[in-house]
Amino acid sequence: MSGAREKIIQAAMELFWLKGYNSTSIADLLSRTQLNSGSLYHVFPSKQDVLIGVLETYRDGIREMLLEPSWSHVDDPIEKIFALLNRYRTMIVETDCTYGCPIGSLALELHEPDPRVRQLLAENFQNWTAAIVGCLDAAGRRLPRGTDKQALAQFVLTAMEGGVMQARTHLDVAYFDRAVEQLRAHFELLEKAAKAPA
Amino acid sequence: MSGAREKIIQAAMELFWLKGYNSTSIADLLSRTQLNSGSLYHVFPSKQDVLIGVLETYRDGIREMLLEPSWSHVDDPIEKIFALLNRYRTMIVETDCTYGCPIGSLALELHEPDPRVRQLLAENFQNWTAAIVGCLDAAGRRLPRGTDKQALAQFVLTAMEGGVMQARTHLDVAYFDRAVEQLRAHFELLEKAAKAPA
DNA sequence: GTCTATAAAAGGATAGAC
DNA sequence: GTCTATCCTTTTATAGAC
Repeated sequence: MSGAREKIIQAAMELFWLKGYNSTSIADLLSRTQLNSGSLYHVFPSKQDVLIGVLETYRDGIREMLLEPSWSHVDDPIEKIFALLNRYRTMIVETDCTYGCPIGSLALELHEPDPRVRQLLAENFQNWTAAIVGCLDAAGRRLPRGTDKQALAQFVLTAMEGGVMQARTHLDVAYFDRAVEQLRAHFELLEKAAKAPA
Repeated sequence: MSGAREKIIQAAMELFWLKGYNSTSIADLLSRTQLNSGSLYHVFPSKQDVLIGVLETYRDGIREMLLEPSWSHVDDPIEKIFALLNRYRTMIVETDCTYGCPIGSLALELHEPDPRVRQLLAENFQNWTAAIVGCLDAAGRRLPRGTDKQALAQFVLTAMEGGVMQARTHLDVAYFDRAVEQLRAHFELLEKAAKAPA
């Protein structure tokens, strides 16, 4: 039984998020976990293998770590979308606007990723937008017929990532809020269009 | 006269964009410019000073490097917005979907930036959205009265950054195209709403 | 599986001659 | 302003005992 693996993944999730992948050293991971290099390299042959483990953990834990906490008190499918965005808002505020989406930041930091790494980043985005597509499906006729739900779900992710990026850069959550506000307006125009077809 | 400065800035703009800031070494810059370390450190006391020079160059060159090339054959103010986005599309395609916005990538890569660096990133975004606000102003009554043009311009940047991030991650420009398509739909709904007020 | 010690390389930066 | 040589630290990773 190797609690070492879990310790390292936990520490790496936090440090990659706080400092980025390149700026997190193996020594940082050892220091935080109180492990020795022998233990780490016994479980993860290279630093990149730690990254892969982290991305797999995010991918497999999206429901438990992200969706369920966001939706515990929300039933309306469209409000679920905005509840998810609100969870990001909370994280932005709690980090004094230094928050970055762990996946999005890695997606831009890693410039020549190993194919497995790139694939895992894509799977993370895919799972995120799939959850939104589920909400859009549940919204049924509140959206116009023929709405491209996949594209709209990707647009929700786009708004989140763009909003996070700007809030972080300007150190002002209002930039995130305005992105959500614009997305909200987009949804309201869609719901209006669904009621009164041309 | 120190052509060294320009050489280094040029090389750094390209390498920071291709590899990121942390993954670009001083040795990389020296190798590409065929300069010696003495010359570089004479002009830039530290690597971060190179970064600052790069960000100032982007900031001061947005018109010449980005806007004018995008708008040379476009007059309609709203089409200017989509012409700018189309320029990003071209860069995505030309780089086989590995393109990342130089500013956005740095904004997420640098986790504890020096205040001057963070400020320069913000000024770059600010200049970008200011250009969009100019288009929105020129569009006049095609947009509903009371439209928050600053917020809408930030949303255009949001769509670009989010679209770029996803196209890069999935290695598929269609993700960018769908983000632009959704933004286009948003603008069309706005123009429609401007014609037929409630 | 975990320990300590250390290799081997790359990184940012400096010194002092020219 | 530019040259060469080099210092010092950090970094990833390995070796071999336990």
